[in-house]
Amino acid sequence: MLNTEITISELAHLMQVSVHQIRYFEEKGILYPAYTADNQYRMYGIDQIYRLSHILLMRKMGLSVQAIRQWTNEGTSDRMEQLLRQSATRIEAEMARLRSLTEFIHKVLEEKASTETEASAYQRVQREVSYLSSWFTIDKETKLDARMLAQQGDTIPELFKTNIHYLYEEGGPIRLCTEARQENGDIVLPEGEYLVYRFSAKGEEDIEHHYERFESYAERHSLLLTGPRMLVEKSYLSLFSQDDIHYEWLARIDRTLQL
DNA sequence: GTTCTTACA
DNA sequence: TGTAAGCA
Repeated sequence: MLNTEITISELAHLMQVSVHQIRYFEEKGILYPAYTADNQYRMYGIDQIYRLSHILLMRKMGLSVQAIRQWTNEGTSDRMEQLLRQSATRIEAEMARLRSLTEFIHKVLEEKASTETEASAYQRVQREVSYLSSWFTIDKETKLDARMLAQQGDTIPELFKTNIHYLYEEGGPIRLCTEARQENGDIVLPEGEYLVYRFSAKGEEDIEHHYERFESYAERHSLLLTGPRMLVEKSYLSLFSQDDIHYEWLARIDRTLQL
């Protein structure tokens, strides 16, 4: 019987891969046809089918085409074991990355949901101790612009997932901070009860206006605020609207005045 | 009609 | 990795 071998498209169909990919494997030196016919067609036999199965399995398990070629040239079973372990480690790291990414998405969604269920924009909340990392300070009269951020030297790759805090310290300039873990934070927000006022605004005037409401709310409810007043830019709530920016005014409640 | 090579996004 | 052109 003539023609026990099959053409590239038959092999591709059989193995559920593209013709292109089979030629690619050849170019990379890991799969060659049984022979080339007179018309220059690549012809593949049973050995190539098994070989391609192995290649596809190794690719699925995360081995690069280059690693497959190198192992084919000079590979031991120990080496293959090592390659597979490395691959599993890489994949587990990727799973962890994806896990934390979905957790972050859920955190954003929860934050959105919680703002929508809150009856009042004002909340008294008990907070654990938390830490901020100073970024730089800015004069009260100066407006924040792109150049100032660029000139700070440090990059903030995770600017989008951290809430920027503007600390208004008594008499001093405004201090911009990012949320930090204890070890790299230089500002401690002590545990205690805080007054939180959520609002959204488009411009500076709005923010000041809301600050006045924040202070007058505290006064009306006989709350004595202490420590810096903090403006928190809720960066991921702002994801949900085109041109509003979501903020919180935040300050620690020292004590409640007796009437 | 199918495959081959080469080039390109 | 897919797509396309020009050939055999």
